[in-house]
Formats: sequence, C-alpha cells, structure tokens
Amino acid sequence: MTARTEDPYHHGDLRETLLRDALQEIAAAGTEKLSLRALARRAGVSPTAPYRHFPSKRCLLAALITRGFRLLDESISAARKAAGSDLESQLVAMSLAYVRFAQHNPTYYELMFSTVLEDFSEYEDLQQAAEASYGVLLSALEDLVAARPGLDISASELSAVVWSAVHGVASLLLFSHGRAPAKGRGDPLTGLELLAEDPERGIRLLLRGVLSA
Amino acid sequence: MTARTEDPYHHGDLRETLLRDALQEIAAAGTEKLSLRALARRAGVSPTAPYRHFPSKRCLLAALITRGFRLLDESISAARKAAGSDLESQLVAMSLAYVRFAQHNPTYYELMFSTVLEDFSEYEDLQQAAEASYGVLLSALEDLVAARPGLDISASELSAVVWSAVHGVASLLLFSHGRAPAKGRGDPLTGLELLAEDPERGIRLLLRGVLSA
DNA sequence: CACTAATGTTAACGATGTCAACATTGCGTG
DNA sequence: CACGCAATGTTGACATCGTTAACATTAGTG
Repeated sequence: MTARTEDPYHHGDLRETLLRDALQEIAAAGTEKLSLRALARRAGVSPTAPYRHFPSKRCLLAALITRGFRLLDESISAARKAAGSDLESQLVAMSLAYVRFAQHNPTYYELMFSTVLEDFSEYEDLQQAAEASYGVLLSALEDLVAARPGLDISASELSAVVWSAVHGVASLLLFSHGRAPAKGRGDPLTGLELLAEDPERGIRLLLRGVLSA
Repeated sequence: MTARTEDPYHHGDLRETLLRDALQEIAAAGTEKLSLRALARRAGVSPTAPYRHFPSKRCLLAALITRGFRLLDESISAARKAAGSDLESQLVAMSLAYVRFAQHNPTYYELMFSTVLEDFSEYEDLQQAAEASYGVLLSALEDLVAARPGLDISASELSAVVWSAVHGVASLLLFSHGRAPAKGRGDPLTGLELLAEDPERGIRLLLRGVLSA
C-alpha cells in the first residue's frame, strides 16, 4: 500500500526524457557540464538508471547528434521539394534551410559539428544519418551539373564548395552569438549581424561565383 | 641531502609546460578528457600546482584559445604582407593562410571555434586577440572597397561573407577528417578530399561571386 | 639580510562516469 | 493462467576529477 501513483518502478519513457533533457541542459550549460547523474536526478530515477538505455555518456551524445542530422536532412529535403523545379532555386532554398536550421537549432548544430565525437564510424546510425544529410545536397547538385553540360567541375567538388559556403555562414552566425560587445561603429562583428538578418543575401553572393563556373 | 638535481621545489616553467601539454592532450584525447590533475602529473608537480597559474580549467583553455587567435592573426598578417600590393591577391593569400592555419593547427582551430567558452567577454585578452584576427581581414577589405567605388556592399558586410566562405572551407575540412569511410565511388566526401588537396581552387570559386558584386 | 610575493604541497569535499550485483516489472510462451 | 526471461531500475562501490583552504618553500627586492 502507500504506493498510490507514486514512483512507479518503471519510468515509462526514460530514454526519450533523457534525450530531451540532455539537449536542454546542453543548451543551458554546455556539453562539458552535461551529467548523466544530473539527468537521472531530473528524471526522478536512480543515478545509474540511464545506463539501461545508453552504454555511456558518449552514446547518449551520439544518439542526440544522430537525431540532429535526421532533422537537418528533413529540413533540407522539405525545402528542396517546396522550391519547385528550378534547380538553382532548389539550391538556394536548401542552403537557406541549412542556415535556418542552424539558427533555430543551435544546440543540435553545435553538437553535430563539434568534436565531442571524434569518430562517427563507431556509431552506424550516426554515420548513415550524417551521410544522408550530405547526400541530399549532393544529389541536387548532380542534377544541376547534369543539366548544365558546360560546367568544368564535378558534382562532388561542387557540393563540397557549396557546403563550405553554407556551413561557413551557419557556423559563423552561431559563433558570433553572444560574443559581440559592439564596441562602437566600425566594430568587427556588425557585418555578421547583417548576415544574420538576411542570410539569403550572403548565400546568393557566395553561390553566384560557384554557379557561374 | 639525497636531493641532488631531483625535484627542485620550483618547476621553473610550469605555466608554459601546462599550455604545451594541454594542447597535446587535447589533440590526443579531446577537450572533454583534458584533466588538470593529469597535466600536473605529467609535469611532475602536485595535483593542484596548476592552480598557481590558472584559476580554473576554463582559464587554461581561455589562455590556449587566446594563443590560437594570436597565431592566426600572425599567419594572416604575414600572408597579406607577402602578397604584394594587389588587393585581390592579398585577399586570396589571406584566405589561403586562414585555411592552412586550420589544417596545420587543427587543435587550436577547433578550440577557437568550439563552445567550450561560450563567452569571450570574460577574458579580455581573448576578446582582443579574437577581434584582432578579424580586424586584419576587415582592414584589407576596407582598402579593397575603397579602391572600388562601384561596389554596392560595405566592407563589414563583405568581410562577414568572405570570412564565412573561408571559415566554411576550413571547418569542413577538419570535420571530414577521420570521418570518411570512403564507401566507394560516388561517396559523399570525395569532394572534400579534392578541396583539401587544393583549397585555393575552392576559395577562388567562392570569392569570385563576392568580388564581382 | 629580512620580508614579501610567487610558486608548490598536502588534505579534504562533493560530484562525476562507470561497473557489478541485485530487485522489480512486463510480456510472450507453454 | 502460470512461468520465466528480458527489460528496466536500484544500491553500493571505486577511481578520478575540479576546486578550496591551510601550509611550505623559494626567489627576488628593499
């Protein structure tokens, strides 16, 4: 008796709770401070309960990062579909979706491109998810290259460059977040603020040179 | 007696040793695994001796990152000087120097743009060093904008975009490092390998669109 | 030479990641 | 429906870590 709705032995949704809370804690305090025991405490379970769902802290992180890549993949794919049939429009739309994903999901994005996991190959799901994200961009550029016989550059090379441009915009925007003291006029980071307000302008500028190859 | 040349009470160069070894350990095992106590052990001093030189682990990291930005600054400045008087050549040279810095000093670079320190403003030296790095690029672009009255874009905006392009190339190259399983032909990351071999090609491609504004 | 600041040391605290042994529960099979 | 196994949670323990406080040694300066 005395055990009404209190403390059911099984949490019911621990795995999901851990992932959700982990993202939140990382957003609030950084990856370094993430603690499995704290997560357990927050979920109301014993300190080592998380180990029934993740063999180690790194595996928890790997699962989170995998989720991030899947979300990115979805965002980009959706943007491509919504962009109609013009290949260049598709490219711009995908690029913009990429940057927007980073802006709306900074924690995921930082995790995905951080070095917390120096090697994806240990985690098959992650590896696949990451390659899939890249694959969307690559396939779009293969279509584009096929439609333009004159190009002197391969689709894979092109996608590396495009990805660089887009990734550069996205990461710098996150980098500048919370770092600019705005010393006065002429200060370094005002350009980044402009870029943050209108990423499409920057993206078009960068893609222009690439697409005129 | 019995204390010949053994264990001089003062290490003599602890601060420098800590910084040097820290970089090495991070390169070998990642920032997460960096331990002040391990550094102390390695330097042959007591577990808390590092605290005489750095108030906290984060301050050690801040010092490292500051050093990284100073090195980056030097690399870029040197490249600009060596590039002669043509402004576009200067820009390409600086960009290439940036990417090369990242390739040759991956540990520094990753630290500098990681989120270990979410806020530079707590560390004045760091803040200055980081702004100085950016300032080199900005000043070069101010000259370039001044020399081309027709441009419809400001120097700060231009430098944000250029920095994005260059930073994108640099970070993606590091990201792909150790992540490519090279599935077969048509695999995603071959484009990045090409980019790694000849970063200048990618940089020129990206800058082309920007400079024709 | 004395004194003070710089540099190191020892001891201790709470927190963490992880493992091993054990408890409880839910579910599918007979 | 009963049984048993797999999934899920718990307790206890260990080594390590970051950090602080109190104390020791040295170096450099008046």
